[in-house]
Amino acid sequence: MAHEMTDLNLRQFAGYNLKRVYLLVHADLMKSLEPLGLRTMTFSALNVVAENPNLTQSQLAQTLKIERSGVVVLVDELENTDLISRNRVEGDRRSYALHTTPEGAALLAKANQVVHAHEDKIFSDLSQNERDTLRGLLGRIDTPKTQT
Amino acid sequence: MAHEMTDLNLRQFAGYNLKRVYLLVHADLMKSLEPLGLRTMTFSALNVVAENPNLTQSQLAQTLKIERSGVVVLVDELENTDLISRNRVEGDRRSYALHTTPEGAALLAKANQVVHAHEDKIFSDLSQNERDTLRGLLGRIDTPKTQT
DNA sequence: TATTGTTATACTCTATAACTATA
DNA sequence: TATAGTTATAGAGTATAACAATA
Repeated sequence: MAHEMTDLNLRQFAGYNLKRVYLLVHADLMKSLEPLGLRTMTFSALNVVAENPNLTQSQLAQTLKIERSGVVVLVDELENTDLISRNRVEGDRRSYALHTTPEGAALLAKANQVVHAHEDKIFSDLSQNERDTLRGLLGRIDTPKTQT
Repeated sequence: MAHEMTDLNLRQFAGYNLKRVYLLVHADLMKSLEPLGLRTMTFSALNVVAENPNLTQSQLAQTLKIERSGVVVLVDELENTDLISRNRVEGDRRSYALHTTPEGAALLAKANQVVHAHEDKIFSDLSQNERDTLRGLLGRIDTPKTQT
């Protein structure tokens, strides 16, 4: 076997490290959620619906920063597994009010625990303090600018 | 317009912030590299080839953590634009020794500047110190375990 | 038998655009 | 005219598996 090759020049870029870690985290998160029948995006969607009862699909799209067409698939999946439901809105028959079912809320509680355990594992090389720092720094970069 | 919806529960997870920031960074990086005729992965590949002259495609795959079949496409693209070249290796006619052309080295120098400017912009809400902290924390999570 | 590079294929994720029904 | 949801489609990006040449 030849020498180990290096990526030192790329390592100076935060973005390169960011991508490597993201892929690592995403792969492990996927495996962690799989036993619950969730994917990373259905987990996120379920989370946002639980936090914002009766939001519409368009609002969910905006919050998750994805297109409305993508939300349809997520909501379909969550509705087919009885985790959330689409409810008609009085006054506007175009949109749905989404909310979690009792099963959805119960599964979400479990999923949140699973994801916490996943992060404990994947970030185990960092102290709790460092993890908070990381989360804080990342949160400041992706600041949702308030729309007018 | 209705109230702003929240993703506060997801925000407690480092992974969620990580993904949001990664998508943000990646989209801007792509736009930044486009005028140079590079994609994020060809930029990375060019970088690693320049840093490790005469490495093989398999070694490049290992360094970038992608499959060998994916490297073929990247190297094809870089070779077709005369940025790197595949050279036969004496002693093993299965593999190629990759190295940058003068044009490749020149373009890489320009690209590195572009990417620095891109990061200055995208991470402008962080101080230089905080950016270093971020990069350091990320680097510690994705630690390439030394293979036996 | 194992490895390098290659090809063909498929899969996931997501965006775009066109459509419908409502407003 | 504009908006919510939907559908169909296409494009990245990447992985898997099978193959030829070479070791």
